[in-house]
Amino acid sequence: MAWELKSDRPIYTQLTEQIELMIFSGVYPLGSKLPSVRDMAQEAAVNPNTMQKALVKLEEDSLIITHRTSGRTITEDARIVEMAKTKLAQKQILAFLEKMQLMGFEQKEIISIINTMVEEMQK
Amino acid sequence: MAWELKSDRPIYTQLTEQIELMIFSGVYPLGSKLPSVRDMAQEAAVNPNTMQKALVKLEEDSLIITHRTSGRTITEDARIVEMAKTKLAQKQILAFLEKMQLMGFEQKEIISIINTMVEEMQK
DNA sequence: ATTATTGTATTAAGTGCTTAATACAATAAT
DNA sequence: ATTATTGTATTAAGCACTTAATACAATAAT
Repeated sequence: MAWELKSDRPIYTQLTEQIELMIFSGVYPLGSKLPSVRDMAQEAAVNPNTMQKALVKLEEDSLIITHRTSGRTITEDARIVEMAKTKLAQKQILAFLEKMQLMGFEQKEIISIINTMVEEMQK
Repeated sequence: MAWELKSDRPIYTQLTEQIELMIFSGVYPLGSKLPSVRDMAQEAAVNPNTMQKALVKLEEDSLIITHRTSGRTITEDARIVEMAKTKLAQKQILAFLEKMQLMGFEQKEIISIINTMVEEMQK
């Protein structure tokens, strides 16, 4: 895993987001076991407390389940993951479109730019 | 102006971004005068020091020009604004597409979702 | 000439984030 | 039975961000 941690906002927030993405994309499959807090912290070159803080949010969202002495696992419930994924996607798209509109781009313009960039990414 | 200031990242960063958007969209036209630091700070319900900090970044990017005792103005150079706008747009799009891909969406899927949402926004 | 306004700088205080160093209880592993 | 591993909690320190309260020099406005 390539952790991308910038200093322009809290690290634990970024960790939460990136772990969430790994759950959505199946890097951590349903029901699979997460590494220990200490191991994940070391992997991300971060203090255990910070990683702990990052994981709490995912528990609140029921994406992961904590077993006091045997670690954490990803939820077995596919619906929970799917719903969270859809919710995040819509949030992303909305935020993106709003920002582009604030910049002064027309809607048709936005779509055409995206089409162009997607084509470029496929190369 | 409706300032949207959240507590999940530095306020001065958010101010910089939002003022930049106002320049891009023409809320502050080329060559126009910005309100004083104190006035802008009050408008955004923020400390003058924080607004000051937000403006420094825009000066570094040559989007605004500071006149020591008569305030600040937007650059007269349309190219500077246009280039910054294009640069930000590409950055936004790239970040968006990357995140959607990390979530596991296919490229065709992304385009179709966007088309749907843009149509909805037009209503 | 006087006053008001401009950007800028400084200091002190409070807050949240991050790290480091520990420690504890529960339980899995041996 | 003993040891190792688990999540969790605490304390102290350093740091950046934010606010509040001032202050200053330059110059625009009167």
